[in-house]
Amino acid sequence: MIESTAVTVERVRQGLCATQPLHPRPDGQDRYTISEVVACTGLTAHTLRWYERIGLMPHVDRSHTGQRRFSNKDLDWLSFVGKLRLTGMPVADMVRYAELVREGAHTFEARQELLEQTRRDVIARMAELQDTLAVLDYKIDFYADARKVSEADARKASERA
Amino acid sequence: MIESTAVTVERVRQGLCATQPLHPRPDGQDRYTISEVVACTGLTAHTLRWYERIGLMPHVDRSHTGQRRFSNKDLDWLSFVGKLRLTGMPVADMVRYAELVREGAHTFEARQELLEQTRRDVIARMAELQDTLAVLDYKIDFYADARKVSEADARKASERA
DNA sequence: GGCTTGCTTGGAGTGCACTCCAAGGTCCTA
DNA sequence: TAGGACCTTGGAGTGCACTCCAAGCAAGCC
Repeated sequence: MIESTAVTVERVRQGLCATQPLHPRPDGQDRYTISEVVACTGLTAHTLRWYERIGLMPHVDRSHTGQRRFSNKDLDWLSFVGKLRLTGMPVADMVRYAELVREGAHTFEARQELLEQTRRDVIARMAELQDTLAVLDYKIDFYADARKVSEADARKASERA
Repeated sequence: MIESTAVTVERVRQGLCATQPLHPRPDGQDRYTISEVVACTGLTAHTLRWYERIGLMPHVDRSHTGQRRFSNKDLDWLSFVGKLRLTGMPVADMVRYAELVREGAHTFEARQELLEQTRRDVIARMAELQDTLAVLDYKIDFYADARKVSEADARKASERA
């Protein structure tokens, strides 16, 4: 939590993504270094390189000396991957989806199915959470009541004294 | 998903928990073996022993030969722990809660705070999931439309032929 | 009594998603 | 042209939540 707050502050400081339009550079001049993408996505450089290695990123363009230069398209993809991650989808399934994207338009049906399954999982997870909320509220109320009662007892005792 | 379905089937077959009242035995005769608890909770025996080792279970009663005998109270606790697990709470925090319970009634305030923080986390997580749902639906619609268009094209082409 | 199935323990192993390291090359500013 | 910040790689390490193993008792049935 502390770290993600730090990241948010960092984003605001850099004037990227959080307070500005996501892609401040026009297509063609959109060649972001890895540290710019770190500041903008909140992912670490390690994680960005790891995503590329396991096939979760399409191969990122390189400078003449071999350093990564991310494009607006790459940022869009990372943003979508971030959403998939929030659904709780395993990384292996995200890689599968990335493979389907690479294979072209004839995989539309498979991709749709994968997303629909994910959608069902999200709905189920939300129902689970709703369920836990009822239990949590029940217990919270119990503790709140119990404390009120014990405070009242203490007050009465001090009045009697 | 396949495994959890199998567990559900097992529960129904055993006539425990899923289709019957949670505690089929009256207090005093409630001395369940570990395998009965496995069938009823869906946890593995390994996990039950591990929970006890790390202090997430109060010490469970034993038979004269040292085998575990779980009580209705233990099942209630496991059921609540299951809810906490569904919230996504880390095991270390659940252990902290269990310690507070062991310390007695003067920890009511701390327990309430812990559950309220958990409640806030659950609400935040649900908002995240709701957010991903919008993206998922957008993409699913995109694929559905794209496929409809390509089917229509194919039909027109075959009519022309 | 023999057989199968179940339970015990400490400690080691697994899978996931990162996370870090060492050693070296690159970029930018003064 | 010197210094410091930034980038590269493969491979090893981390933290979490289990998950499994070996070796040995224990319980129930024929």
